[in-house]
Amino acid sequence: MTITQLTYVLAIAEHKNFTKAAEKCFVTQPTLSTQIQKLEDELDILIFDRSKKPIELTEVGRKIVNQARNIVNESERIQDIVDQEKGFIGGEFRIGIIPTVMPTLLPMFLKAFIKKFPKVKLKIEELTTEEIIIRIKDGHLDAAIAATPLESEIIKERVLYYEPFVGYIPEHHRLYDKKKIEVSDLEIDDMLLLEDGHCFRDGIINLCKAFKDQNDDNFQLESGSIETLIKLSNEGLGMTLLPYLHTLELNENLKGNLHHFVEPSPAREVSIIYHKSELKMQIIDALHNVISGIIRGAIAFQNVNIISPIAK
Amino acid sequence: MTITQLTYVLAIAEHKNFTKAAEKCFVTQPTLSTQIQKLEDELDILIFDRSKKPIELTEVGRKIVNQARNIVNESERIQDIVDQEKGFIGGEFRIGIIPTVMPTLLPMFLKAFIKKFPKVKLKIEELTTEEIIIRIKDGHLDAAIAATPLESEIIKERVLYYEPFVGYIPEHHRLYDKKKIEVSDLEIDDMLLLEDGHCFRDGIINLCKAFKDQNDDNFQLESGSIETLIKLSNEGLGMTLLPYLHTLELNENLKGNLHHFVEPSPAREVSIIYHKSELKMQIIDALHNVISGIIRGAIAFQNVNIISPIAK
DNA sequence: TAGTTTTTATAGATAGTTTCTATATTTTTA
DNA sequence: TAAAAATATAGAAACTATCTATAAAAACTA
Repeated sequence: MTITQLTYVLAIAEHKNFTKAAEKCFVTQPTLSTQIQKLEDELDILIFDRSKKPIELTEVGRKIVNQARNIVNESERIQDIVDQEKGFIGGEFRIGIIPTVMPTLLPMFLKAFIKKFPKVKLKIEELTTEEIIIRIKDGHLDAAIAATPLESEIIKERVLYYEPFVGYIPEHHRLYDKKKIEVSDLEIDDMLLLEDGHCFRDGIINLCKAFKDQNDDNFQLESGSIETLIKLSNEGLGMTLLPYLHTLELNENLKGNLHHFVEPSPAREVSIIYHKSELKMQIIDALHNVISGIIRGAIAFQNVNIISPIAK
Repeated sequence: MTITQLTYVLAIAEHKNFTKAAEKCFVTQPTLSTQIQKLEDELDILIFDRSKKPIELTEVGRKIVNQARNIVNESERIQDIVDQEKGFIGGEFRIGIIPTVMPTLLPMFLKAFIKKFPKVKLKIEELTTEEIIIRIKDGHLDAAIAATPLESEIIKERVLYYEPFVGYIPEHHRLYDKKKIEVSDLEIDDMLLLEDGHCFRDGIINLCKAFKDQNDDNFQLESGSIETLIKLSNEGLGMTLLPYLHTLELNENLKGNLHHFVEPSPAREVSIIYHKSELKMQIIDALHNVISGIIRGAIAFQNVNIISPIAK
């Protein structure tokens, strides 16, 4: 049994196809075929059920795959230990970012990061919190940026910044003339929200519910992007809440519609999150330092009131 | 990097000597030399400091050894998974037994077990409950026999038998003339106990406390073995409690000092305990069957009242 | 259902790796 | 300083992983 064989097992288990798995492993398909056979011979047990199409794992196969994932992950940590020792910051690093953070945060830190750490090959994906959690747990993501706290035992969090919510209130809205708004002013029924699956939506629902127990029936209107939300709001369809960093990019004429909360402003906690095994920790440290350094200049609120991103 | 190389690293780290490590690995010394060099080349870091005699680990080397131990252990579990699937009963099996169970239980089942399962190489160690828990958690023990319940999330328990406590009361003791004793008769201050760390001691303390809230100041006398306890008791230093199986081996003339409890007799629960991952479950099953089969003939109490083995 | 495509297995060649024996070099001990 | 012990190096032999080429099997497709 070799670590290489175990990575082959993992690749086949994932793709359920020898040919595709071979590609991912940068070897030919017969190599996989023979190596898997060798391993199955050595253990004297079938890992894959080749009678099923697409190929399936046998019952033992499933257990072996779980253990193999362990072993392969743990063995990758050896290189990690060495990298850490050498202070080497490089290699591929897969990071997920939630949709309401991606467009504002990414442009702020990406250039600075790749300049400071040119050897890191960042693979960035926009994903919902739910998808992020799955992918961190199964090792497909090295880290992610998401609203926290998530209360997961397997995932660790390191706060990057607190981002206040800002009211975006169109003309003729009942709150338009109020300079500073309060949480108690909010009515979930005249609030435009993102589609289901966005934690920013859940955060706002929590916020409204925290103040008064409103029914969570169907909401007026929902949208997939904050840009659309602003446009819908301009059409007079209701007010909305924006994350603070988004408000910095608004046209000057729209900025007039922004109404900050009286402090302590409700805010979301944005963190870099990662598997508790702390793989590639030196890159996570690097990201944390670059991002929180850049944000320190952009957000300067003293008093915030953190809203949970988890639907309740 | 291969698993083989990592096992070489572990062997050298353990023996601090290439030649001896080579023997343990059943290869020649040059094999180790070259393989270690290859690994060090690949990682581009020194694992061993060869300038020191005997050889020492470098700082990174220590970290790598820890991780290597992880990987090697985890990879050995693959074979365990396969064995479990096949119902194969064999291989090395490390079992811990608490001191107050070891001398009576082991002779009863060991011969029968090795006759029935000759391919299992049992490695038996006498350990306290505390040590057992540590070693089951870190994988150094496959199972153990201990007093339960332990209330650990990581450790599973399977009851083997309930073993009543029996009073051992020397002549001239205030209870000597009472045929059957009761829990309410017990006074912790005239009771001889085992040393700290023995759960049998904790069980008895719980028993006495359960009835009346006595102070847990220093006790009269303490001993490391039940044999000594009996001798101390014969000297008139107080009564003591014995686990039932111990009473079967007493000299005929000492058996007169035994006083059973009125039913339901206080008893301890003795279980086979193991990691929740249920590795080598087939051997655990085998042990459970052999032991509980043998005990069924030896203990035949109906009503017992189980005492917790955990110090409170 | 025959032909085509897709997928996995097998065979044989080749390059690469692990291990061995023999021996050199270095370090420690007497 | 000689002898012993420990580690490193060199070269050969055995073994292994991988490749290309191709066969076999299964799954589509017309």
